[in-house]
Amino acid sequence: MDKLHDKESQPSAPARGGGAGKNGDGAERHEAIYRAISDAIIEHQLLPGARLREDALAEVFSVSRTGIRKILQRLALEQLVTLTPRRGASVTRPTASEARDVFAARQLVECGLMPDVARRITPEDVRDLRQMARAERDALGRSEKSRAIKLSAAFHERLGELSGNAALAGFIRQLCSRSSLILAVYGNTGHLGCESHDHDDLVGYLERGEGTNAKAFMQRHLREVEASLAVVEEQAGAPDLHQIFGLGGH
Amino acid sequence: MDKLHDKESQPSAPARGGGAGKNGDGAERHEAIYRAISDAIIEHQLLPGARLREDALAEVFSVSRTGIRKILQRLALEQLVTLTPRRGASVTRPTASEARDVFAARQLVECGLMPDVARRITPEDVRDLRQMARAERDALGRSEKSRAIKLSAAFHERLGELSGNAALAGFIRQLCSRSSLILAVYGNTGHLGCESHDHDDLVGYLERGEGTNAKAFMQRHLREVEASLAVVEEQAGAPDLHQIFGLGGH
DNA sequence: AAGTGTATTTTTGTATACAAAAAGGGGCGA
DNA sequence: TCGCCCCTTTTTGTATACAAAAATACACTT
Repeated sequence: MDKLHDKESQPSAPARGGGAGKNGDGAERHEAIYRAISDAIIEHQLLPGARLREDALAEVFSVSRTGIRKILQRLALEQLVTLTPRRGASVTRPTASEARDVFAARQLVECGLMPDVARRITPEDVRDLRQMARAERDALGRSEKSRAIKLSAAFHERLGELSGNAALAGFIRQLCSRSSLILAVYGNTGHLGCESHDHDDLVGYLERGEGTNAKAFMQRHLREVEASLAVVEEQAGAPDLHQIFGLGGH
Repeated sequence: MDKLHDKESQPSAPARGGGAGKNGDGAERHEAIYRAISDAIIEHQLLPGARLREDALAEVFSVSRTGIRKILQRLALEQLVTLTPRRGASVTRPTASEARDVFAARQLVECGLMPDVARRITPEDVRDLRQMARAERDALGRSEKSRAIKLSAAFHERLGELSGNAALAGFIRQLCSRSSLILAVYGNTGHLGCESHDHDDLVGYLERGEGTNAKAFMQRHLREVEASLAVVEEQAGAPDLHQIFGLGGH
């Protein structure tokens, strides 16, 4: 999937004067903008419900609305943003049933993949995973919640890639992104995403090729993460009336 | 070409609220166009490799290229069409490894869902499924291959919906669409998609709430479908050199 | 006659302009 | 003073215009 590295060594640095005009040809630029917005959402810099006005984004990234719309549409298909017909784009606020579905899907897919991962994993993969788990633990130790959440998602996504199945890896990637959103809405401040040494322990099982154990562990792990959420049907916590009566009356 | 004839058939009643398009407002119109193209691909009216030029589609559907591009982008994200940077859109030609991945994913997800479906299914659902299975068998009997393929995909998609998990249902929908493409490339003319009475038998298991049996049956069913394919790494049939040396580096 | 380089034509990529709809604000009337 | 309606402003939806790149055709050279 990393075809974007083909032209990384672009010899001619476009010496475009104006500070606004950035370099990089269109496709890569769009990809970068997509990732910037996506990351901001996953890291909870943009919270669910936040409005994403096309003009504002176009100005921030110095492109026209056309490109922004394309990116917004892609994010909408990945369920990270919600596109309301004449109302524009906003960061998706997952419903309780969506949260249930996402975690049920992760239970099925991520657990089902553990045996494959245990069979295919290489020592380098183990090293990478260990490093990711450590970075995540460090972030948690420093109470960098956003960073920890992102790293946790990245860990699970990496596991998906290690399955060797691109279709499933893509699906897992999407599920992990949505999980970040779910955490933003239903997350308990006291109980962060994937806590403790779960990820380290999981790598241990995988390293020893114990697929069945890894699967069971992942099952428990995901169950714990979901149980730590305060998933209530109605958001009684901080219901801003604008959302309910202004926009939500659809 | 005469571009001025875009709206020749437009009754043009700008009386009030000026309907944006002909019938149905913009969003529904786009949805209809999306479905038309999507169906054409799934039914093998548009074969893998077929070019989808924006201008041509825009003229056919009497909309501007803007809307077509949006639809094409969505189809690309669903992997039904491939968007090559300065080359435009074409119906995706699945590779052998993609075919493997898609069927492995279906094995995991569709089979894993059978217990849930068996638990949740209602008599009306059973009736619907039976009817779909019958329509498919009829189409097969009349050698309407395209129609049978589409109905088979619809059957599996319906099963996904019956799981009650929207996230998984969407994923299955995508996998089934891609399976149609795979069938178009690697399908054996003699051995059509889901043959015999498999679907009927499956409904029987589900109706009786035998989730485990349904799961095992689905496993065998998907294995048979995949086994009926002639998945070879290289397409020996019509290897156009443009594909191999021009684009096909991957 | 074959191959290569160039010009034309087609086709995509991007920005901008224009129109419709919704949100917000202010004025008018009761 | 409060409530309702209209007008302005903001924001999205769509089409079109223009530019860049690729495909194609053609001519010229060897």
